[in-house]
Amino acid sequence: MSEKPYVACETPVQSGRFAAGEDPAKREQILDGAKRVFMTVGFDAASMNDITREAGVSKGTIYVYFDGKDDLFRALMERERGNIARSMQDVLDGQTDAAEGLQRFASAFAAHITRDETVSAMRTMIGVVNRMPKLSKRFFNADSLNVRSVLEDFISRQVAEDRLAVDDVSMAARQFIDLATGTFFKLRLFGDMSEAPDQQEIDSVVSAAVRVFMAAYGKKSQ
Amino acid sequence: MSEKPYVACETPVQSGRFAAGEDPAKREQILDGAKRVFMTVGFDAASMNDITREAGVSKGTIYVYFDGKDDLFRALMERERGNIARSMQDVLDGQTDAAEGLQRFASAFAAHITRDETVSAMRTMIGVVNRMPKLSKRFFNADSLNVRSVLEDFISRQVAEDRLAVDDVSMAARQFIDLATGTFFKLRLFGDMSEAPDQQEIDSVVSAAVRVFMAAYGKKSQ
DNA sequence: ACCTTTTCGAACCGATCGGTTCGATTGCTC
DNA sequence: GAGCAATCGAACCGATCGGTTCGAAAAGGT
Repeated sequence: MSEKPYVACETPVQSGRFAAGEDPAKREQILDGAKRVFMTVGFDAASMNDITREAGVSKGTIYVYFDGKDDLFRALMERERGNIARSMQDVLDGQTDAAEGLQRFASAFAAHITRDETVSAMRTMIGVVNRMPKLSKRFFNADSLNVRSVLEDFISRQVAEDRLAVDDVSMAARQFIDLATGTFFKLRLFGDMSEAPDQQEIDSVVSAAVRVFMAAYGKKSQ
Repeated sequence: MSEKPYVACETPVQSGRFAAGEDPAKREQILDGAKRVFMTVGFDAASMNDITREAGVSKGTIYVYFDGKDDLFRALMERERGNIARSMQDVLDGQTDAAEGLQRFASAFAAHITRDETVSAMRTMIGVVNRMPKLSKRFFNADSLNVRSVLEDFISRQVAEDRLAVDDVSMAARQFIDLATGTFFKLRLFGDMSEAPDQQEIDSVVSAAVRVFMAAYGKKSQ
């Protein structure tokens, strides 16, 4: 334990060049390469050599920026953690009609979760759920819970304005999301549907879901 | 291509002992061990040495019965391929009331797909969906499609007997399954719900699903 | 008891893994 | 152009992987 020698300025002058392992651009570059590898072959089958090649960066450099494969994966998943909730909020903003709002919401959300990128990320996370339970919970909750709370707010507003008759808002929100997106979710996850569904396919399922939801929770007197 | 020589009896006399690699009991024993390993750590992380130890069988013997890791995994998944559809048929047999039939159906199906064993199998299959697309499709369809067709039959019967008003039976069946089981499916798969839900939890979600479904498709004049 | 055949068990193979090391190279600042 | 630090790149490490081999042991039929 040696005393730290006195220095006039603790933080070294960032004179153009970055300190080792602190160049944000290079960090992003590594994560981009790691993303392509992890998402296509999964955590186990992804080799650090593949990531090295894909990122166009020396192997040693990766270990300057990250502590190892696990740390790199963690950092990647933290970066990729969803921010879909905000855009779902935008979709619902200003929507007054319940049915139309639900339709737009589910359509956008279904399109999101069936994208190749999202599906790959979900598959990869499911593959490590036993090894990194906390990480996968965070990843799952980041999208799932936030998006659902956005929908809950919308439903609550509709109830307050007397356009919907819902007693258990949380349950209703869960029901609608499952109703509108559950099928695509499962089909895509298990590879039974190899490509993302087109908008027409989504809209057909979603509008059927809206009909059911409105039949159950819509105000009769409207 | 040599001609097969004439032999009096094509099938050799099974005189007590089995030919190498043809003892069904040993084959099962190997598959049981392989199942425990594959399901807990996934395909990649499962080592043949682990399986050897877990199955209580020599490594060489495994390679007498199976061509390798891939073949062993394939054989396991074929063996484990669901036969849940038949028991779901039993659940619905003799059910006349639509709501009660749906309740029983969903309750049993939700209990099945949230069992630790089922969840592990699904996670494992999702992990290899890129490498063995045909296998994972077969696995997914074995349960999913058959169970849904059982429900479709029930709904059709209800429609024929004028107890339900459904135009698109296939869509309605999908909707109900997603509505009643989608939440548990996702929560369990991503590890956000670490244990299988108890029957009370299931029934609460399922009966809410039945209410919504009946509101949408139930005959008003009843 | 003897023979046949399966199974065992342990060593071994080449390949690849995550991770480390270190001198050469690059690109920046002064 | 000199000096310096980050990066490169290639070799290297021990461990583990799937898979193979082979003599010893075990089990059953005759």
